Amino acid sequence: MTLFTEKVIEIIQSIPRGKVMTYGQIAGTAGNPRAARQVVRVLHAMSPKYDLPWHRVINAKGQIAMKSDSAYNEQLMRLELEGIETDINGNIDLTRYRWNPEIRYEWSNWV
DNA sequence: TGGATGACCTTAA
DNA sequence: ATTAAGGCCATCC
Repeated sequence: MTLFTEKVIEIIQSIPRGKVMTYGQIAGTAGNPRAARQVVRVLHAMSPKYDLPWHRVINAKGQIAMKSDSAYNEQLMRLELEGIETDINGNIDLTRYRWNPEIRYEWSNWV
């Protein structure tokens, strides 16, 4: 377990209900803006172990990035249960649902 | 065009 | 065999 992973896990767990974060945002908050892929990795491989709200993590386009349709629909459903509005294509209004964590390690690329 | 983004794949312990 | 860390470039806007 490395520091990045711990940070990523911590950040993901800090996402409140009804809010979402993007991969790049999490990676940047964790201190490595280039490690977006690793966020993906952590999500995919460690979510069940660390009880991470993986469904609150989406890509920067405001969409669910799931590969499989079944998991996609599941995530979509969970997001709706949390009160996050999604359109027919699964687009989420990041402007309203993006979560800004208090803990910013380094980040200078968000609006 | 250029820049940001990424739900993987591979290697190490 | 399983679990965790790390990466660099193709893709989309």
